[in-house]
Amino acid sequence: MTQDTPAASLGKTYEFKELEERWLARWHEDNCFAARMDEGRPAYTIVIPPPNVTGVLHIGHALDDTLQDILIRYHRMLGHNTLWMPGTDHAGISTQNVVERQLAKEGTDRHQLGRKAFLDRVWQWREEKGGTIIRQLKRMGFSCDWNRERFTMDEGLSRAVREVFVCLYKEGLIYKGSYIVNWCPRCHTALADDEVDHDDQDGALYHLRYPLADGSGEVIIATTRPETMLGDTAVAVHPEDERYSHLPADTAFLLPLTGRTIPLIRDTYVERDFGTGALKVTPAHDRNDYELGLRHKLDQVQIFDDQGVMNENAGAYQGLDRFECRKRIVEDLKAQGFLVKEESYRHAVGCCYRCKTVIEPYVSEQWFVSVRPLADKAVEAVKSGRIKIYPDTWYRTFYSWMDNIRDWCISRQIWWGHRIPAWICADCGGITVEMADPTACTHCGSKNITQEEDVLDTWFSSALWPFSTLGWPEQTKELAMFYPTSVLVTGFDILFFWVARMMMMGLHFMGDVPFRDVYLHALVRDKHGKKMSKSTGNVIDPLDMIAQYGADALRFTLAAFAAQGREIRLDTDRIEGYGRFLNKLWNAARFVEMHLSKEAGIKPLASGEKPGKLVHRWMLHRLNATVRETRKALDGYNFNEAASSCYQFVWHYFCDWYLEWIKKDLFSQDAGVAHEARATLFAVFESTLKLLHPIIPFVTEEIWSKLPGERGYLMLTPFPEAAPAWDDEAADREMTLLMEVISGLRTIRTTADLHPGAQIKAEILCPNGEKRALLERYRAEIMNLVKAEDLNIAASGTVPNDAGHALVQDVELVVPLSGLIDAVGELEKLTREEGKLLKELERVQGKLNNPQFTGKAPEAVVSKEREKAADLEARLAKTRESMARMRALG
RNA sequence: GGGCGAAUAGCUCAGUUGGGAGAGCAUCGGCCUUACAAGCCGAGGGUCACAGGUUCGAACCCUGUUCCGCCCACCA
Repeated sequence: MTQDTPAASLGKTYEFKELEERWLARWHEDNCFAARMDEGRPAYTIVIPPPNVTGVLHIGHALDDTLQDILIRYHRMLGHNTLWMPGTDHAGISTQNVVERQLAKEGTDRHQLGRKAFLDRVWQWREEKGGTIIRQLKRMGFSCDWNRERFTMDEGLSRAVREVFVCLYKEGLIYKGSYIVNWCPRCHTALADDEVDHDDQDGALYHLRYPLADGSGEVIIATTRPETMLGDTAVAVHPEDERYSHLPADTAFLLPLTGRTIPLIRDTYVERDFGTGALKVTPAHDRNDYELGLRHKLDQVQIFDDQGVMNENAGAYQGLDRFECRKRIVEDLKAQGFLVKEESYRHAVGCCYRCKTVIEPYVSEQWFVSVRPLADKAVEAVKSGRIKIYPDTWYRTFYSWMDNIRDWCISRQIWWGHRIPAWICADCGGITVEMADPTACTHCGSKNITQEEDVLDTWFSSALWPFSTLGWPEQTKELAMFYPTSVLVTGFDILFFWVARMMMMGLHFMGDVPFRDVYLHALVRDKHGKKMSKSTGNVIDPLDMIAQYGADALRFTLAAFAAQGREIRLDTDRIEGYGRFLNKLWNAARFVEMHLSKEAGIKPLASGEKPGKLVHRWMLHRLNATVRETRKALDGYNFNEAASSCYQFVWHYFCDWYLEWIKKDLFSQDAGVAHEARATLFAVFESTLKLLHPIIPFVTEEIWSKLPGERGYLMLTPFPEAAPAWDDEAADREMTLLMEVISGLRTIRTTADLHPGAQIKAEILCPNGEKRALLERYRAEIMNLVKAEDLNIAASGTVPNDAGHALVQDVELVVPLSGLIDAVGELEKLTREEGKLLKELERVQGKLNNPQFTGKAPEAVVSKEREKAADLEARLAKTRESMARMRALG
């Protein structure tokens, strides 16, 4: 694939919007993101955590998918058969809520519409809005194989859901039972334990009088939910609580307001230290009371309906909302003398994670998955290392959660979702579950069967995502090639909702892990560490950021922030800062392009070739180091290190030193010199673009396309490898000295307040012959880069009093500056310097005088300390000489 | 209550086998030096939360404390 338009040169300014949109279109037209399925290549697969089909892109997706795209682009360039599987989730409750809110605005509701019409409405909504998030993901440059986009409720995935449900049911791992569940009275549905948020709220603790039935006394009981007393079926105390040991086993209480009689039970579950040590037991509306009720065979008295409205068991309170009822109950208890006291009390209240309504524990018929056997397999897969978790701090959390896992409630009393494929017989009550829709009860043959109303928990279908999207239950070639997937990248917040369940389902149905690695990134917060929320007004909208700084700038920033195990405090200033980096890269590219275009047919230096000049050898050595660092970082999911390694290389090594240094060569009349500079520059810059491409695909692709020669797509070129021929430690050492000398001379200039354009005379005193020869060799470059019209290099010499002076390594830098020296200021600085040196020297000598140190520390460390001591002493001496000169001056 | 993480420059953060404290932004000074003022050249700035311990040597390992954040379980 080569370019179809002739290369025009790069524009003067970096116009990210235009070029990003242009490349997006090109990549899609040429199908660059399509999964490759060549023989003999390793596969690399990621399934996208499917966003809510009706959602919009938020910063969490931007981060999550940027990291995935970096990995996918990297492995595509490594030559793997990459597949990034995209898709969306039907997100049962939250999508249904959105549509229900719409209906409410229109003055109607789903019950008036009926199931069929309502579902049509949701599908219609999905048709209209379902493309939004996908378009936004594409705008970020995410290179999913978009032709394969799936939806958790499309035909194929629904078939996978049916298959899994039927199998698990037949294996006895799915059952229907009565249980106390978390009930959202607003969503009218059961919620799984992990769909309940616990928010601290201010409430009250009411102390109530429960009189003994025989009138011989009373027990005081504390509760935060007084209205539930209507459903009390016992009073519980600890069996060894001496305060209540006088009460006989058959003690009964008269339930206030109702006059019902309830028994006393004794159970070790009761905390003696809390409140009065006596507990009211409401088996139908409290999870622990439910267990207690089962143990003691208590009645379950349900006192409100599925909307939180008091029912017939609430007697006079029937028809009241649960909170209204609480008020009335408190008033009545008070009026009748049953309320002893009321104290304010802050405690955690369970709330629906979707709508924040206070949930109620509620006894109902629900469907469950017996997760224990499935969970054991998942734990085993992680323990054996078949699945690795990054960062590893999550292992412990994972195990403890899996150890305490309870059966998974998979039924939801909503309409939007996969309707449970179970048919109930009205005659015999039997349940029929088959792959094909049944027409008669399998137990009694009756035709009088109806399908279960409930739908499945959203996470049921997403648990199948790694294999359902590849065509399962068909044995497709995609399934054979791309399963197990390589890595699952997501926020730690859905480790249990989703990741753990994928493990269970994958292991059970595919007989293999769904992914080899799990990379859990932190959640994005604002720069102060607060959660982003609309109400706080601290939301950073990725779409705004793209508009302001471009997708590349946002991507680079997110990568730079993605250090493992830290929360990500995103600051828009940083996005702006990295936008400047892209501008820098752009301008460097213009410079490179300008010079490469001067030589027809220029080709980059081959990886086996070694240039003659020091600066080129040094640059290639640094490039090698950067290539190694970047690969290592990406291989270990250290995205921030990859980003900062490239940043440092481009800006500070490539631009600040290399380009400045080789300018003269690039303009040289000597064709050989100019050619070597161009060829090396070309090679280094090409590799740089490749290294950066996974992080910032747009701008690198644009620049790549404008370089000389046949240009295919950068995204399809091989990722750089370090070339052994280019390793050159000596060049690195030599260049370091030269750079330090140049910086030192520049510091003298600046300190003396010299105009940047002014030429100086300088002297370098260097006792070391080898170094002196080096400096001599690069005399012209030094003079050029420090703007010296005269440079004298000698083994030794005297330093005039009125000269600027600096010391780098064992090299003295001298710049005569008659009348320009601020002797007092310099002396102050030198005095500070002397103090630092003395302190450091004392520390180092202390070490060297310690036989423990010289005896135990590795030889390399000791000799390093010796060198350091010698160096410090020399610098101290030179500093004192300088001080003497300053004193002599003024 | 249990668990986890964090505390490093004014701000946001790096610092992965313990061996001379770093970046970006911000601040100060000087520059339109023909790739780049979205820039260049310099400068200043930190008792690495606190107290002990291990070690020849600690930002890093151990113990405790303080403060912050999160997760799990919840005390009715």
